[in-house]
Order: sequence, then C-alpha cells, then structure tokens
Amino acid sequence: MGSSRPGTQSLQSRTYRALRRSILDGDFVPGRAVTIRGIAEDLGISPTPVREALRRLVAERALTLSATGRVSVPVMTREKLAELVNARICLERQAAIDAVPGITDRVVTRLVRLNRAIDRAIEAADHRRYLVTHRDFHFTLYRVGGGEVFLPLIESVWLQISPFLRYTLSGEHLSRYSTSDRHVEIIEALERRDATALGFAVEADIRHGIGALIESDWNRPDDAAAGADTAGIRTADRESG
Amino acid sequence: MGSSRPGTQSLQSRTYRALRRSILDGDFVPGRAVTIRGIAEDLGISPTPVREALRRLVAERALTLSATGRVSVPVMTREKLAELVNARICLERQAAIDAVPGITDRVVTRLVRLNRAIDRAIEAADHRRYLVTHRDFHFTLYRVGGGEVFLPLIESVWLQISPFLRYTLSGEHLSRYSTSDRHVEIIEALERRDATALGFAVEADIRHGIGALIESDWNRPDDAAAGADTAGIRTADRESG
DNA sequence: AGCAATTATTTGTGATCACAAACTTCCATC
DNA sequence: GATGGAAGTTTGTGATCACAAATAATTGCT
Repeated sequence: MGSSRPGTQSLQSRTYRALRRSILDGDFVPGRAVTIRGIAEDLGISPTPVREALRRLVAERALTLSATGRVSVPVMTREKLAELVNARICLERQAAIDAVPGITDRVVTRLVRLNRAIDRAIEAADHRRYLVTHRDFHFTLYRVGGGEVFLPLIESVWLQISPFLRYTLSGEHLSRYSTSDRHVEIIEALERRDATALGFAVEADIRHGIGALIESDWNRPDDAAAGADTAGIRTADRESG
Repeated sequence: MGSSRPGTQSLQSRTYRALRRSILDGDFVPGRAVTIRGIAEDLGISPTPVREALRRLVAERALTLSATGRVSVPVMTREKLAELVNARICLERQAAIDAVPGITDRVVTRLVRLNRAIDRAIEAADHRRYLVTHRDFHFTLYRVGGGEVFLPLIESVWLQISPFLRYTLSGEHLSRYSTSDRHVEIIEALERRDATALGFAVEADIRHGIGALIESDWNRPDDAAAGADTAGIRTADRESG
C-alpha cells in the first residue's frame, strides 16, 4: 500500500530489522539516546517509519522510553541481569526440551558446524562474528520445536541483554568464558535425544556464560569502540559524542 | 511536545492502554479485523496515535499483522495454546518463586480478599469481573518479586490468551473450571513461605485452568456477544458486521 | 441464477507540517 | 569560577495529505 513496489517490505519493517540487528550485534551503547530524526536522516527516510520501528523495539524491551518520550539504550543493573538470566533459563530450557522430538541428524550436524564457527570466532577474537554465530547456534536449536510463542519471548530477552554484552564480552572475557564446552554438552544430549540432560546443559550454558557475569565487576572498559556504528546507524549525539 | 498539557499522557499511550484492557477483558473477538481509521474515529483522534498503539500491541503479540498490513485478533490453535500454557508455567512459576522473599502478611491478606472476589464473580456468573479479579490475583503475586523483566513477558502471554478465553470461559466453563481451589493452595504455600510448594501450586493452577482446555472441544458457542464492545472500542466491521 | 471482470471504496503507508515540551548553549550575575 | 536564568535549538507528538494496494460492491456476460 505504501509507495514501494509489491515485492518490497515496508520501510518501517526494514528499519526495524536494521535497528534490531544493530542492537543484537552490539552496536548500541547502553545509556546513549536514540533520536527519531537522527536515524531517519541516516536512512534517508521520513521520521514516520523510524518512529514506528523504535516504538516496536521499545515494546520488545530492546530500548527504553523515558518519561519525556526520549528513546535510549537501557542501562544494565545487576538485578535486571539476574532476572534476565533467570528468564533465559526458564524459556530456553523449555524451548530446547520442546525441540527434542523434532531433532534430526541434519540439525545436529548444523549445530556442530556452528559450534566450530564459534570456536574460530573466539580464536580470531572477532567479537561480532562470535555474537552472530553464538546467536545462530541457540536459535537454530530453539527454532526446531519452536512455535510462534517461545521464540519471540526469547528474542525479547536476548535483545535486552545484547547491548550489555558489549562491555563484557570484549577481549579477555571472550576467551575466558568460552561457551563451546557447554555447547558440546548440548550437542551430546541432542544426539542421545535426552531431553532432561539437554535441559541441564542449556541451563549450565547460560549460567556459566552470562550468568557468571552477574558477580564480576563490569566497569565499562572504555568507550573507544563506541563511535563504531558499523551498520551505518547513528545514535543521538552526532559524531563528537 | 504533544498538544496536551503536561500532566496528561500521550494519546498513543492512552489508546494503547484502552485497547489493551479491552483485549484482556475479552472484548476482542478472534479473527475479527481491526482498522486504524475505525478506532481513530471512535476515539475522535487522528489515525497516527492509533497506528502506533496497534503496532505496539502487535509487537507484544496481542494482535497479529497480516501480510497485507491488516491488523486482526489472532485465532487460537491447539498447538499455540499448548505453547502458551507452557510459557505461562515457565514464567509464572519462576515469578512466583522470586516473589517469596518479598511476601508480607499484607500481600497474603490482599490475595485472600481477591480470591473471595473471584468466587463472588463466579457465583454471579459475571464473566468480566471474573477476568479482572483473576488477573489481579495473579499479577498481585508476580509484582512482589517482579522486576521489569518477567512482568512484561507474562503480560505478553496473557494478552495472547485473553481473546481466546471469550469462547471458553463463558457459562458452564466458568463454574466447572473454578480455579479458586488452586488459588487456596497458592495462598497456603505463601503463608508457609514455601517456594517449592508455591511453584507446584502455580503450575497446577495453570494446568488445571486453561491447560485443561487444550483437549476440550472449543467450537465457538455463538457470536451473539460479538457486537458488545463495552469499552466503546469498535472493530472493523461497522455495526452490521 | 452463477461467475468473472470492472469500478468504487476502504485502508495502510509514508511524507510533511505545526506546536509545545525538553534539552543545549550562552551570558550575566554573584 | 560557579551558578542562575534566558534565548535558541532540537525533538517527540499528533494532524493532514497523497498514493497505491487490497477489499468490497457492482456490473456485464454466459
């Protein structure tokens, strides 16, 4: 109905997707403001579809809306992180268990391949590639039994955690909290089609991954990488920061 | 920023809240289309804030967006209901357990009072009042330990279930699947501050409440009450249907 | 009457505009 | 030099408009 040709999706949808991926990939810095007009300018479109995309992300709790209507990347607190870890464990254990009946060898093979890709990303200290492959690993599993209920809930939780990972998963953390061992446990449980073991493996993966970060001190390392908005999406403060 | 005075919330927010409550109270009929202009006319406002409110509800999975951009009330399937019940159990058991440390006698007293109100609503066969008090009972509990993570997730699941309840919780079902017994179990577990027992009680409540409806045959009774949009919010088909 | 094609209406999308609140900058004052 | 207020700018909100796609209604044909 818009002004675009039939095959193309709506501008709002494409904007949403772009912003969402930027968040998941860690391009958004917690605490920073995001303006409608700023993004609209960057994308060369009118504020209208940007506003809707932002509101959608706010609804999914990926961004927060201040009392004055200002949209910003939420700041993480210990309490919130603890809750998010609990939510991940709840939802993802169940999603993994629900996936068991639909598991095929083809899926397992793909998970093994993804796990190797994760290892390579860690070796290369490629922060972004790690996030992408790691996310792909988990959602490939959840999508198997996944209906239209659990996946959106899980995605919402991931969106809330993602901006925080920027501060923790850089450099040393990346190699120290390597999750690939736990992933091996997950794969082994899947090969045996052992739902119970899978549940524990998923819980252990989450708890030893980001769960361990609740207690650790996460004073922001530096805002050096802050200006790197790789996806071409700019945040509120222009250039200078 | 808007045209309203300081104290007032945005039109979009008020519209969202009105629609949301209409959904939770069972005023929205599954399968029916909802149009931006229709609601805007009813509320006497421009389409802009209505569009945003609808998109927000779509983001929260309370409404669905068809490929053509049409917003409608989602139709329930057995698979989806099973998933929703699983999600409710996951999330609400954890939310209840997290509430235990913060439980005070005052909260318990309020839950007892709410449970009596539920019973009265069932006696009076007051469908709407039952939904309101029942919802109040659960969220009063979850809000205690509740942070900003679990509550929105739980609310999203409730929003997805609510339109479906219209078809099942009317008349006979209302008295048959009385949940107040299970609620007593919840209250007793709370009085003992027994988190484990509470978890089981919550799970039992959900499973014996809407969970039991998965297997039962829910052919829509009739669309007699369809036109009754009590909150003054109209759906797409105007008057005649 | 039944069905297909055409016209008419409805509806979502995105752009633009006006307005007021909020934020920033700047300057005067203590 | 720090603090307070005033002017200027930015920003969100909501209304209106134009356009095209989708749906509904109507007509024409068999």
